[in-house]
Amino acid sequence: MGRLPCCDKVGVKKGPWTPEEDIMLVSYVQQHGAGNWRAVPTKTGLRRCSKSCRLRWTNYLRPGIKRGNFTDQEEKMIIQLQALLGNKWAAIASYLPERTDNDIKNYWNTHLKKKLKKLQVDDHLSSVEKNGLTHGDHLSNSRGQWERTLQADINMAKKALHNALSLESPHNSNIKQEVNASTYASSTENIARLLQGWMRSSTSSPNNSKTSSNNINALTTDSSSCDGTPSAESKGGMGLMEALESLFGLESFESSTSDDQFSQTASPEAEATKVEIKKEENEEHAEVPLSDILENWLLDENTLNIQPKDDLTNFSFDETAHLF
DNA sequence: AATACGAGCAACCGCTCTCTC
DNA sequence: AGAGAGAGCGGTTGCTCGTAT
Repeated sequence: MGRLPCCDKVGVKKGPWTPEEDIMLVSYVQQHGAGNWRAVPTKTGLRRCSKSCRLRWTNYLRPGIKRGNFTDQEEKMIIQLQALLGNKWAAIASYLPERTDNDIKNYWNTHLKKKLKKLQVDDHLSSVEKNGLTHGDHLSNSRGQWERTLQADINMAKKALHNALSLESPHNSNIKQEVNASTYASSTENIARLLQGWMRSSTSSPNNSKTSSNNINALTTDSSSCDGTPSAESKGGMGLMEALESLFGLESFESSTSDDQFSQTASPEAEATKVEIKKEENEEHAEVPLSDILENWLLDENTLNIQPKDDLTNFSFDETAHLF
């Protein structure tokens, strides 16, 4: 028996999301909360698959998402966690709450894979050069023996950790829950950022009129949108930012565009919810779970080891990667 | 200036897991 | 116990943009 598709394929829109769709989705989640995604397309009028809505929310619109370049520290954490957990992007993302699994996955595939490959090639070449020495042979032999012992220990530890982490999933979901329970206000910041990007792209590349520029123009200028529906401007006579402000009840959009402020924009209710969840979390985890220990270890190691000029070339991945 | 090519990233697809009845 | 629905996850695709030729 085959499964029913998650959405009716006929009439379902695909491709990039427009700001209007983002706004519709965010306002829906603001009112009803994240969840019951199947109901989202019908209740919002979005002609999108429920999965698409969930993905859009979790990857781009949800509060607390950090975009842009990855820091050295984040990079190292990803490398270490990938070595430890494999391609468990969601698990890795739970240790980097500001990053989405999709982001991490993309970053790994596009940047880190190449970097590590290059490093491994470099390391191989340098070891070939060294191997001519008898003393080197001796050293590498003893080192190899030591590494084999270490590898056995690490494999055992890794297995135990892996099991523990899979058992600890409620803790991971708590992290996500905490983010979800916080105010949705910063979703508007995400949208604002997206919109700013759209505006930039629509002004810088006039040819890019297939989707984004048309839609953003519909919202930001007096011209009517290409699909014939009246623009926000023509409807209500207010600009995009004003429309968003009025929609989300923000006093000032400009004042809340930094990345670390989403607690600042939190409503008292949302803050209360957050506190409540934290309280529950504390009660629930009176005994420190293994994943916390791992988390602390990762963070400690990173904060301790990272020097201002520290980068991947100093990171001893080659020393550890083969152990896993 | 036009074209080809590659990198980066957003989004989709299909499978698996979990929960409910 | 098992079927169905919803949600989550990882792999892959395809579009856009920048750069090289």
